Amino acid sequence: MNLKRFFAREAALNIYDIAKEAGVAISTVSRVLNNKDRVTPETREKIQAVLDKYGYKPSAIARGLVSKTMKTVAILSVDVRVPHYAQTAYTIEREFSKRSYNVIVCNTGGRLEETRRYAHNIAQGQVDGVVLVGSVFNKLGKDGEVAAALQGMPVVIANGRLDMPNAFSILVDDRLGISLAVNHLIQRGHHPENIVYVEDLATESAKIKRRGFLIALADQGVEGVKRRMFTTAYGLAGGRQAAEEILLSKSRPTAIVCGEDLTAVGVIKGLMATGLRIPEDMAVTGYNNSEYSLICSPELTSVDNKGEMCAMLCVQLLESRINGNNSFSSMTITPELSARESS
Amino acid sequence: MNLKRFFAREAALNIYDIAKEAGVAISTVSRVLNNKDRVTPETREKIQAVLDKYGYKPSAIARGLVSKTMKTVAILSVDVRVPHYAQTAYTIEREFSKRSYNVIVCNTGGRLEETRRYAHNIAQGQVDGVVLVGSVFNKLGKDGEVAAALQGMPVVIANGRLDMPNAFSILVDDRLGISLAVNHLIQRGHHPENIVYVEDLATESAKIKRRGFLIALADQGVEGVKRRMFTTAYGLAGGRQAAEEILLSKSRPTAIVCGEDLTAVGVIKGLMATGLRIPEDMAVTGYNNSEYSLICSPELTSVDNKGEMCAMLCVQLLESRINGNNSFSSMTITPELSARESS
DNA sequence: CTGTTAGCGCTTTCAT
DNA sequence: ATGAAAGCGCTAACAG
Repeated sequence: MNLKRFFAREAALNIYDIAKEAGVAISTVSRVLNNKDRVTPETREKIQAVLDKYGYKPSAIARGLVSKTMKTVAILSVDVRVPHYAQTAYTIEREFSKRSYNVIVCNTGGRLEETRRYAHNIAQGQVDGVVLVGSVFNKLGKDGEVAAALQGMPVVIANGRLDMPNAFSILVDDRLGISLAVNHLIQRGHHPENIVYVEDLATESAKIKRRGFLIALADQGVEGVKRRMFTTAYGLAGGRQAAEEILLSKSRPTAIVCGEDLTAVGVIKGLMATGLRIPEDMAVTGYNNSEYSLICSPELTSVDNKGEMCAMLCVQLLESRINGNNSFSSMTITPELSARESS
Repeated sequence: MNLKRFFAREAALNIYDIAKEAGVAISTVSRVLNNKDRVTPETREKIQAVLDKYGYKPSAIARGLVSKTMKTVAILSVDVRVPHYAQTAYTIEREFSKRSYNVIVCNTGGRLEETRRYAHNIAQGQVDGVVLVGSVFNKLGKDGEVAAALQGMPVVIANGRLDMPNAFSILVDDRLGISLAVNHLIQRGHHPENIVYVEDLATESAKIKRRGFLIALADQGVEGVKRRMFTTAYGLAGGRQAAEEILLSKSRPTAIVCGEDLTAVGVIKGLMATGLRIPEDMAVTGYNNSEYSLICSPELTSVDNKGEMCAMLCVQLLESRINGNNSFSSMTITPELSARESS
């Protein structure tokens, strides 16, 4: 055994090596390492000297085997290249880091297979909890395999619901969010009949926004609204295409409400390419209040769904559940409107 | 001991539980778990049945203690909210995920204290390797504490150099990148004397870009170039301010080369706010070829520093080093120019 | 082919 | 206050 170590090339030294060199038992070393129990100042110093001499770092894995936790959480996200998710992942990471947790990030692409793979991986017990970022996980989380893997550890889902005893939600009232945009446009003088909606994603949240649009208009006594719904692909190209379609439709609207900022920017670009002026000839609103809304020209009016606050609450909620504190539970965030040049 | 388990509330079951229920030894269970050695089809099935029955997942921590690896790598990044870093983190995560590694993400903010904290944390051995994303780590990696913590495990630095035997680089030729922008402008008819540079960040890479600008102009026989260098803060506001300063300077230039896309967008916005037309009255170029360059109006000409390729190479390099394969080593990427409306 | 046993590096009783 | 020893859950020799 000692021979084994002797011949091993530069094997990281362990608590036994430290104990031997300091002439004490490993339990004593462990004590000074963790500041537990009482240790004579002299012995402590003697051990600390050896610790410093070698820059010894206890193995987190061995500790984990005893404590049954690696102080790690995972973020199951769709794609951190999307600014809204990047922002969320950033906040979650920073907050958990402050609480001395490591954060594993997973980009599932919203695909079931990938979600399963990540979930299985996570289930092996290196992870103390998971936060699901994105309403896609509403559906993905209901998959049997995914649910089974996630079972037993605290799960928090940002903007979604999961029917598991260990899952909690931070919800955003997207229905209200869209109505904020609609009412803002009406206030700006747009007739409810002249407002259309552009839907891109197919997530649960997107459905809620769509419904929110219908309800907001219905509240204004507008009917046959479905004719005023356009569906396109997420992104600049999708937005451009939606703009084309809208301009070709029978009764040209005066305002366009979009479900996502990036698509809204595409709509604006498509509109401007035909010589239209924003907002004089056509008003456009986005959703998420992302950096995009400040970068495009004219700057985009957008619904602020408070991504950072959502992330902070997810962290608080998950952390309290990890620590067996059940006082903090699911809650809902109320969006606000950030009016800018495009409306 | 069994009593302990008996009284424990829903303790996750372990390999012993499976072995007992299947009526075999733990080593046999381990064998079917890892598809190692030969196991009689019958015993295998018998064990598999129990495995399935409980949805048993072996503890990654216990495995890690034996194998001395948690199959995890860390990304030390500045801030994943910055699209260029988000893109890099995304690619690294996806590629390592394919190779069945978990990826821990750290947002150091470019601060020394945070970098040290993350480095120490990582040094505990849960991590098989690290990739440093951003040229800030050129300086941060030279810090004694950071270097000591990272010592012993393979490190790859994207766009930087580190003087450690275990560190390897994927470099981007930023000097060339900037000269691409300068030469493009000259080709577009701008006199070298009328081109200025806007520097924002204070990283190693920023210095190289600055120098690249000086060299590119010197190649054209231009002197006293330092008068044509402007320094501002990174971001939209910084860009706007730089635009103001430039317009107030004695000899108004006809083209502005920026060290970062986002700042370039701010410059464009500042310019347009005074009624200037881009590119007719002033040409602007950015750097990174990020999504920003497509979102702003007019679309931004930008130097493509091939972030995705860089990330892919980082992964290949790090993975090969982790596996003790030393055939693959440091290398340099050549940027290209993506000409768009702003120039 | 399968079982027994010795670690992996640490924390935590339990003695002393 | 310190030491001895028993695990944590798993893999890998080594027997049989």
